[in-house]
Order: sequence, then C-alpha cells, then structure tokens
Amino acid sequence: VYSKLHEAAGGVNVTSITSERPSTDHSRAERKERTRRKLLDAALMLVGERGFAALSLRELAREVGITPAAFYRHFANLDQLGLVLVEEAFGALGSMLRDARAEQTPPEHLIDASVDVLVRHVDQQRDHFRFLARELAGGDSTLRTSIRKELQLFRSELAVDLARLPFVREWPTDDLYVLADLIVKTMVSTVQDLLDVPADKPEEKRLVADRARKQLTLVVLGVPHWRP
Amino acid sequence: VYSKLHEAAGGVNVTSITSERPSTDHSRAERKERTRRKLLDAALMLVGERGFAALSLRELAREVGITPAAFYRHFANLDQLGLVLVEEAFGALGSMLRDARAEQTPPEHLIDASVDVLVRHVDQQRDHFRFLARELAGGDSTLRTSIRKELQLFRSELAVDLARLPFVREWPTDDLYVLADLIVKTMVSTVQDLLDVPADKPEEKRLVADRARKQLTLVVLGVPHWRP
DNA sequence: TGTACATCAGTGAACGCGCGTTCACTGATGTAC
DNA sequence: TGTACATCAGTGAACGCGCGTTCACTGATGTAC
Repeated sequence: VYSKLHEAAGGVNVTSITSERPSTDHSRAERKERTRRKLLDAALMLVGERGFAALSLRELAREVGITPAAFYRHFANLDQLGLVLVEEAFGALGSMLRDARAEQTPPEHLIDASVDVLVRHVDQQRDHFRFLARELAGGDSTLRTSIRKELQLFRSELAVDLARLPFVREWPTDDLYVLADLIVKTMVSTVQDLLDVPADKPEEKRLVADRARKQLTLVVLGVPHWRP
Repeated sequence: VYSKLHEAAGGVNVTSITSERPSTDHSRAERKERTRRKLLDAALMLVGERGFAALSLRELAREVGITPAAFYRHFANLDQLGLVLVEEAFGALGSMLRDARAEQTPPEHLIDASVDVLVRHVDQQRDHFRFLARELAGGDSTLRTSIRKELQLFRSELAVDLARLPFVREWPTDDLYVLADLIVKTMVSTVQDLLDVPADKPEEKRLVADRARKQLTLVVLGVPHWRP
C-alpha cells in the first residue's frame, strides 16, 4: 500500500523531476533535507490539531508519503522530533522579539506596536504558536518545562526593557518582575485567544487585539500609582 | 490476571465486608455507585498526569481493578466519562465562586479574599483544576469548548459584580468586560502557576499568591485613571 | 569520459503489544409469592 | 420465614486493528580511478 501511495504522490514526481529538470533537488543530501522538512512540517500540522502525545509515527510517515521505517533515517524517535519542533518554535518567538525591539518605538506607542507585532507573528507562524500554546499546558513534562523556561527568559528580557521607562525606573527589582510577569501573562492569554479565532473571521481577531491593547493600557495606567 | 488483581484488591474485601458488616455497601446500587466513583477518581488522577487524550480504557479498568468490559456498565465510552469529569470540575469552580461571594468582603479586602479563595480551592481540588487547565489548552475540541464556555460565564458574573464598585460603576459595558477578562486571565494564569508548584514547596506557593495579589492591585490602581 | 565500487534514503515484510469493543457467562443481590 | 425466579455488575475469552521497531533489501546518487 505504501508503494501505491508513493507512486501516486511522490514517486512519479521524483522520477519526472530528475529526468526533466536536472537542477535543485538532484543531490541526495538535498532530497534528504526536503524529507526532513516535510516530516517537521507535517508533524507541526498534525500536532496543532490533536496534541503531540496523540501523534503517531506511522500516521506521520503516511502524511509525508514515506515508509514508517524511513522515519528513522531522520530522527531517533518521535521525542527527538518533538525537541526539534520546540527549538524551531522558539526561533519563531525570538524573531518576534527581535522585530519588537528593532522598531525603536517611542514609549507612548509601545503598546500598539507590541500588540501589532504579536498579531502579525501569530498570523505568520500560526502552527508554531499553536504548538507552543498547546504543549505549554498539556504537553509531556519535558516539552512543558523547556517551553516554560523560554517564557521565563522572555519575561526577564522584558523586565530589562521596562527598567528604562519612567516611574518603573525607580522600582525595586521584585516589583519589576511582577509587572513583567503580568504583561507576559496577558500576552500569552492573548495568543491563545488569537489562536481560537477561526481563520475566516478577521473582525473577531481585531476585537481580541483591541482588548489586549486596552488591557495593557489599564496595567500601564496603574504603574504611576504603585505603592502610593 | 484480572481475577488475581481482583482477589488481591477488591474481591476479598468485598466478601469480608458483606459477611462482617451488614450495613452500608450491601446494596447492589451502592456497590455500582462506588465503582463509578472509583472510575471517575482514577481517571481524574491519570488524566492530570498525561492528558485526557492519552487515557486508555484498559489502563483505567486496571487501575480500578475491574475487567475492561465492566467499564461499559457505567459509561458508554471514554468520551462520556470525560464529559462527566468536566461537569464535576465545573462544580468545583462553582463552589469556589459561591465561597467568594458568601464572604461579603468589604471592597478594600476583595483582592486578598479572592486570592485566598483561589489558593484554597486549588489546594483542595487540585486534580479537578489540573484537569481543567490541561484540557483548556490541550484537550480535544469538545472538552475545550465546554471549558471555555464556562470561563466566559465566569467572566460575565465577575462583570456583574464589578459593576457595583466605585469608578467602574460609570464604565460602558464593553470596558467592563475588558476589565473582567483581564482579571480572569490573571486568575487562570495564577491557577496554572499554582499547579506547577511542587506539593512540597509551600513557600513557593506563597510567592505565587503574593504575585497574584500585587498584579491584581496594579490592575485596580489603573481603574480610576481609565479614559482620563 | 567510462567503469567499478561505496553510500545510504527509502522499501516492505515481519514481530509482538496494547488497544476498544462484543459476547455468552456467572453468581451474588433483589423481588414476588 | 422460605423458595423460586429475575436482575445485573463484573468475568474472561475472543476479535481485528494500528502501533513502534527490526531487518535484509534495492536502486539511484556519489566517488575513486
């Protein structure tokens, strides 16, 4: 049955490609890399719908169009593939942060700019974010801890950024972290809300973004009156 | 192997009980109810560790000490049992809300009282809350939607309560919901933080509670300055 | 350039395993007289 | 109170299925001469 699938989907194509265009995917290494990518992409898709624990090796191989045994040419087991997914998803998070900082936004537009960056990245890397959001709460303990650690790192960097702002500048470090944590909590919840919005309802997505902006504003309004 | 388990665990007990004390669990209906409870309790425990999707009927039956087939005397399938778990967990949530309202706290102590109630209930009904927290993000879509609906109900009730407080009294309904949503987000995140604290580290739990109190205070401090 | 050998991504068959579900059954509890 | 029959929670065997993993293999790509 695998050979049939292969004929129908990949096999014929491969033959025709190699004979007709002698260019890009000629090399064995390139072909291997392409299969690896397909495995990661398919896993990300399947996992988003049902959680990593419910992913099966055979199902994944079927999706990609290879034999179950061929999977082992790329990963030692499913857990290893899971860890690679986490790394890639963190890459997505990192690029979001870089974006947010690169823009050199004046303090009065920080909230709008941050929410914009958030919405844009969740749109662009939906599968990665959905994976992180799911496994943060529901995943096995290895996945969960590594995601949580990365979030703490995020919180620390945010704290450093916050320390430059008026009022907050004079706060003790502990309170700074409390504020950073509240903002991260709000952001994470907003990501989860965004992921729940069906793709065909952009107006609902706008509502979620609006709400996030208002909530962050409310938090910021409290800042000057802390420890009165 | 089942018969051995049964002899070792339940079977012998049952015999001795029925012969020695002729009281409580004599009746067939009571015995059935006890098994049903055991199924629900064992499921709640197993699910907390690995997620509902990873729960298997045979594993559950093994844990409870009955034959896999006997499961069907109590539930049509695992999904039905899942829905009952959701109902029970919402019961836990409801009792928390009732507690919170029954206390008739003066406004200036509302935050402390609410966080206390939250911490206490997460302690007492840890398994239920863990189940809800897990399946809220990671569960199958039936579980997820029903949990989410219940949270929205919670948010609405909170909005009604908030509408009685100074400053907030004059807010438009939309903004009221934004505030209620922010508070619920913070509470849900705090529950997740509390569930991550190992049972043998009460001092860490205190830190999480402190942080929640401060964060809610920060939000409330912003309230009088909204739409300035 | 052409040939002979090495590499290795992917194949397909096989394995043992735990799963959900069905079925006829058993024997203690419950009920009618 | 004692007996005969009904109920039904739990049994244990059986089924077909998808799973992860292993293995010897194939044949196209890559390399050395």
